[in-house]
Amino acid sequence: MSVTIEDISKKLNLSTSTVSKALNGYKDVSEKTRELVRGTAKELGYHPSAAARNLRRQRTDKIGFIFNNSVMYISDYFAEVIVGATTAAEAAGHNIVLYIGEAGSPDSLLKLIRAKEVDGFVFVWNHVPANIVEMLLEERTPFIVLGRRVGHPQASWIAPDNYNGAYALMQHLYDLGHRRIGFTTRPSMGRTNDDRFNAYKDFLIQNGIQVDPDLIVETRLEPLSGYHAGHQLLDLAKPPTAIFAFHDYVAVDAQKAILERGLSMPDDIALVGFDGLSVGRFAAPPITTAIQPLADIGRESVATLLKRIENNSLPPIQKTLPVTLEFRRSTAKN
Amino acid sequence: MSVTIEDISKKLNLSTSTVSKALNGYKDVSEKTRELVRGTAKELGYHPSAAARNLRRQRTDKIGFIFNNSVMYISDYFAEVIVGATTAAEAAGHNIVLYIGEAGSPDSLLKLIRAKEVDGFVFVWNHVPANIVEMLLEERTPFIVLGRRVGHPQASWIAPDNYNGAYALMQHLYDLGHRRIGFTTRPSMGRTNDDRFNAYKDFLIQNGIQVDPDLIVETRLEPLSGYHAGHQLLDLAKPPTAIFAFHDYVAVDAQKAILERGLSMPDDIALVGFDGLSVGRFAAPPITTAIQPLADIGRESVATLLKRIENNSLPPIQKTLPVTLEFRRSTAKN
DNA sequence: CCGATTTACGAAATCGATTTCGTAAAGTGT
DNA sequence: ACACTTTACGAAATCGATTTCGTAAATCGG
Repeated sequence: MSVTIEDISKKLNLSTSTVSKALNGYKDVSEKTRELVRGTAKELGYHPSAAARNLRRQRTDKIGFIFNNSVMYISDYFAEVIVGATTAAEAAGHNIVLYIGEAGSPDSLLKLIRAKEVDGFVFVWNHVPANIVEMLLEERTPFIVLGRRVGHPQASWIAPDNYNGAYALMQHLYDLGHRRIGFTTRPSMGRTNDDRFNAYKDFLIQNGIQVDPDLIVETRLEPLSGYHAGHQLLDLAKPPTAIFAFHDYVAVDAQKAILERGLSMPDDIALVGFDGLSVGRFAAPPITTAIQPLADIGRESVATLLKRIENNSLPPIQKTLPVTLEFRRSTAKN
Repeated sequence: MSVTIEDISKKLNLSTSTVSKALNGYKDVSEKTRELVRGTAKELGYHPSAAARNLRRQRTDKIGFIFNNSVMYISDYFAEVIVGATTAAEAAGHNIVLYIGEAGSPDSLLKLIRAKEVDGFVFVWNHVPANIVEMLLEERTPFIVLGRRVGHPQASWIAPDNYNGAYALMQHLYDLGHRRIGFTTRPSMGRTNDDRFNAYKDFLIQNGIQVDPDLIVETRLEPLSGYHAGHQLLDLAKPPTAIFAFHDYVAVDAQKAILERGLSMPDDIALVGFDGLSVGRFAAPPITTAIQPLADIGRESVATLLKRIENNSLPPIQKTLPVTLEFRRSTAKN
């Protein structure tokens, strides 16, 4: 029904080849006919069919974002990343296709790849298993992992500097005089947790403080997990004077436990989170954190992926983006 | 490079027609060959090319989500809606394509429509102008507006029940004894604000309370807007005993102003927000709100849109979803 | 003015699937 | 055994663009 390239060619007594070339700015079309074609194209309200060009060009000008369900739990994270990513993509004439549920298994992923619905993939997963990475490499699919480091040397990723961010937060607490610092960790999967946790341990050791297993409690990505962890730490015979929460949601939860016991921050106990999500900013008192440059990470992953789509034999890119500490009233007044 | 339908047909000495029919379960293929074809398809790792079927079928099995930039400001909102929507879409074999920046103008929207990159659109805009609605109807593009009522009788939309939600919140405040209630509004665009504001005014009038213009202050969708509004209300000669914030972000901001003055909630002043975003839940004290069923709204819009894609001459669907009041400590203890 | 190059265009193949239509072969009823 | 319906498959058109290759006409150089 809609107007095609043939309609234009018929109206002007030209071949479809010439019309196509005129529209795409090929040089073997005279200036006059180019203008003519473009004029009538506009006049007729012509817009190229995406499916047809996709089929012929073997490109879709779309990139796929594959999210983990558990990542979706952190809505701030998701939204900021997506805004950065979409901005970058649209600026380059690309659009973003979202995959959340189904795309987790190798099978369905393979289906996605082979269907060539998109030119490349951005993975926003807590952890990208080695077999998936192998498969992607074997299929020669352009892809990049966002927000996590990946072990495989051929995989590209862009991630925040979790280690140094966590180290700097520890330094901050240390400078404020804290020596007994609790840490809420996660069941060790992925490097995000490891990086932050290693920074915690390294800092302590490098400053002559012994790592006390009692001060390390495990949480999950569940609503009240940080709350229980907070109570667990405060129940200790020698409770910590500061708590380093694995991320801001956990911190906000832990804060509930702290306040519930009538303790005040930062006098009775200090608290830091990680990621820079809005919950921590709006908490009372606001919680010191290391802010991930989420929009930048989104933007950069898209930009990098686009380069790989242009040239698939580029060497892998593995990039760490610095985080920004924001000191708030959960650790120091004013 | 990848394996096509022709590879299968050659290997089995069948025509591509038969292969295609076998794969798509047509009845004019014998049971035996169907199994044979499907077997070798799996064996060869065949997956249909999206571009090719899109072109032929004139469908993409994708739906476009068009977001306003200002909607993106509310990340919780965005994330929850998208999760609900994507779940529903993927369950029906569809995927979601995101459009944020560029798609705002009629021109670029027309381009999107004509390109047929997607089978239909979900608009998540504060306000969908009449000329856009007219254009969409004229182009016979399946579409639905999410989260806002739309004036045009032919437009489909799914929105929360802002009016009754706001009315119920007013009732709640009234039952707690509040008679001077402040309201933070927005520059009147879109019906969301109007609905909540009208409920506010209607409730007051219906309960014999005069609407005091001093108690109504305007905010914008900007970081500290609610904070200023809060101070403005508290600066009044006769300040309100309760504040109804247009939405939770504004409420959290206003809470800053309240706490800054040493006032305590709910004793000195009560506060309610709207939408049920996580900031309000994590605030201290947590803020009473009307929770929008965001995931449901996302799900329902996709489900409705899919029906319209199936049958484009369905009558428009205009549906209001109830909101749920959640009473928290910003209005009453315990 | 003549051979060589450039310019401007068209014919046809192609991308990979779906779908219509036609037709042998097999099955059915009487 | 004969007309008739089913069954199972293939040929070919089609979706709408891009791109390669070929060629007539125009231009150029000396």
